[in-house]
Amino acid sequence: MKIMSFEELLEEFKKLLKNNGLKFTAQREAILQTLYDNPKHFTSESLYLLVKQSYPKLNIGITTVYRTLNLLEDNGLVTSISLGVQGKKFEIALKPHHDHLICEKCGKIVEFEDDEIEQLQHDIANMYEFQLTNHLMQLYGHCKECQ
Amino acid sequence: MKIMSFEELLEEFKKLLKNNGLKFTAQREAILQTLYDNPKHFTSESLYLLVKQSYPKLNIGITTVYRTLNLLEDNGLVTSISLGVQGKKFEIALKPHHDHLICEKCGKIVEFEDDEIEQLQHDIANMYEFQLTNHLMQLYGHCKECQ
DNA sequence: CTGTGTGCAAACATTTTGCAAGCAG
DNA sequence: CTGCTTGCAAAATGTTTGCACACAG
Repeated sequence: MKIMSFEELLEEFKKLLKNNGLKFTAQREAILQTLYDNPKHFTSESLYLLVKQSYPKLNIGITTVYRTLNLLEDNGLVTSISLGVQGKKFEIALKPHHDHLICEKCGKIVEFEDDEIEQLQHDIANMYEFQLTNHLMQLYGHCKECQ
Repeated sequence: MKIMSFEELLEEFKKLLKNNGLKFTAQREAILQTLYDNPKHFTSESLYLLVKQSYPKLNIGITTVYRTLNLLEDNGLVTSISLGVQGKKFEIALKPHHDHLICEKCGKIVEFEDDEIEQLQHDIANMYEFQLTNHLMQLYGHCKECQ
């Protein structure tokens, strides 16, 4: 259910770097590849640990993970969710739109889609004469295990 | 558009404290009063500064603000929303939930409520066995004037 | 009186920044 | 070569904890 291959994603990333006078490095590639191969929600640290484990020779630093995630997010290649005290989670922006259920205790994230809500959102936008470009919906609560 | 008077809220708070063997203090009252009088979103620090300014004799500490906000949130008297990488915002739970339409060009914000969407959100939460505490829905687009 | 609440300072956790050395272009 | 990038350590944020004294019940 990927929208593009890793090669296409990599091309887009390289183009983005070139347009901004930035450089293509092994660390940036490793982070992008890891995000692509693991379509789940990462904290900065969990991504750092996985990249470190997958590419031991790179000896990557967590600083680079933070910097690269911010770069990717600024350019729309990853999206993030704020979890308050527990930080932020990131995922690669390769999937069709979906919303999130977020457990405030353990930080677990469940994805869902609901066409009916999408339709109602459009109805509301029409009522207020807004032309929609995007939306964000996050439901916070306690998951079954944390109740 | 307040649902209850401060006196009623205070009674509820005192009952809650008594039920948990906790004590009613001037600091806790000042925080509750400040939240009640200012129905907006506070960060822990902005609330701390306002309470400090409103009740200079109390010489309140930010520690107490954190502790009181957590107490109030645990008992449903305030709700919170996770915003960016840094922090959380709190607001007193006195208004029915409302969502936002945000114009990406002029920054205008329109509040709306939609019972049908609220119902669907609860249905989704039930499906995944989540106990909802809060939610965030923001629709981004261009308002009539900016199209 | 008893035990909870408070402010302070220190501890923590997470993210950002300064810097010298490394490396892409 | 040039200057962006990196990893490290230190700094900056935001939040929690340990402690001794204050005070509500």
